Amino acid sequence: MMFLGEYEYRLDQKGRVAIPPKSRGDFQDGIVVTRGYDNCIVAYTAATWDRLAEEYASLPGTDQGARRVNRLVFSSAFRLNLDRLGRVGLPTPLRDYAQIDDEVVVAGVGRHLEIWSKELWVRERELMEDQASEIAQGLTSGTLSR
Amino acid sequence: MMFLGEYEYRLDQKGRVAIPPKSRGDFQDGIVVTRGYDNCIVAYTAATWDRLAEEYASLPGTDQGARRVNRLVFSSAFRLNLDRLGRVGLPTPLRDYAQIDDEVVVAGVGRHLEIWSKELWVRERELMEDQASEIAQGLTSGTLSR
DNA sequence: TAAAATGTGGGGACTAGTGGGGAAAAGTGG
DNA sequence: CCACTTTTCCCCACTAGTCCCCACATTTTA
Repeated sequence: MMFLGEYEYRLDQKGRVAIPPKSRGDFQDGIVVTRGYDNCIVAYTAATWDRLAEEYASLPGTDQGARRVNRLVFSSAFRLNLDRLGRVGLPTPLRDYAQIDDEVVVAGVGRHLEIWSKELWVRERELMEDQASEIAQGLTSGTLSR
Repeated sequence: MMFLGEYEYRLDQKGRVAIPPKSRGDFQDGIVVTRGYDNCIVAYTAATWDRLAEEYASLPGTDQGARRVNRLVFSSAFRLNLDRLGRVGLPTPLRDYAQIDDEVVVAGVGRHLEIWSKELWVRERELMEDQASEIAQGLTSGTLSR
C-alpha cells in the first residue's frame, strides 16, 4: 500500500470529499482523518493508525508535555467510513483547520493521504519546489544520495 | 475501545452534558468522572476506573504523600450512569473545578474522555500546538518515528 | 462508439441535541 | 420523629442535523 498522485475534487454541500478510486480499497476497514502539519488533513488506513496510536498511548501520562501531545493527537482524529460511493464526510473541526470550503486536493504521500484546500496546496507546492531544488543540490553533491 | 475526536455540546439547565454517541456503549456499565489535570474533567469507563483504583489503593497507607493522593483521587471521583439519552449530570464540585457553565467540549484522548469548558479548551489547544511542534523535532530525530 | 465507472447533487429516514415535566429521594427545620 | 422544601433523577416531546440511499451527467476505458 503506497499512496501516490494528486487529485482534484470538490467539497459537496454536505461537506463530503471523494477519495481517489485506486485508494478506496485500502480504507475498507475504516479511515482515520486527523490534523496534519501545515494546515492539511491527514488520512490513515485503520491499520496504520492503530500502529501510530499504540506509540502515542505509551507516552507517560504524568508529564504535562506528553499529556498535551496526547490530547492533540487523539482529539484531532476521527475514525470514519467511506460511503458506498467512496466519499468521506470531513468533521467540522478539521475542515476549519484546513480552511477547506470548496476546491480540494487529495495527495498521496506514501503511507498516508493528505487533503488540502486548493489555495493552500498551490502555495505549498511553490514552497515544495523551492525546497526541492535545494535538496537537489544536496543530491548531486552526494550529501543525501543513495 | 479508543476514544477519539472533539465534540461540542451545551450544558443544559440541569447541568447535564451529552456523551458522543459512538462512545456511549463503552459506558453501559457506568461512567466515572473525576478531576483531571489542567482544569478538565476526566471520564473513565467502569472497567478502566476499576483498574486505576486498584493501583491507587495498593499504595502504602503509611506514606503521607500516598494518603493525600488517595484522598484527592477518590474524593474527586463520582460513579454515575448515563441516562437513556446518553447524558451525564456533572457533579457541582467538578463543574466548578473545570469552570463549566455553558459551552462544553468533549474530547477523546485514547483511554479516556476529557470534558472541558470551551474557553479553556481553546486556550489549551494553542498550548498543545506549541508542544506538538517541539515533539515534531523529536519525531524527525527518530524517537517516535516509523 | 458503446459501455462502464466516476463526480456531483439531492431526497428521505433516522439519529441525535436540547428543553421541560413529574415523581422519587434527600436535606432541613420544626 | 414528622412535615415541608428542595434537589435529583427518569421519562417524554420537539427540532435540527446527520447519514444512507439513489439518480443524473460527465468522464474515462475498452
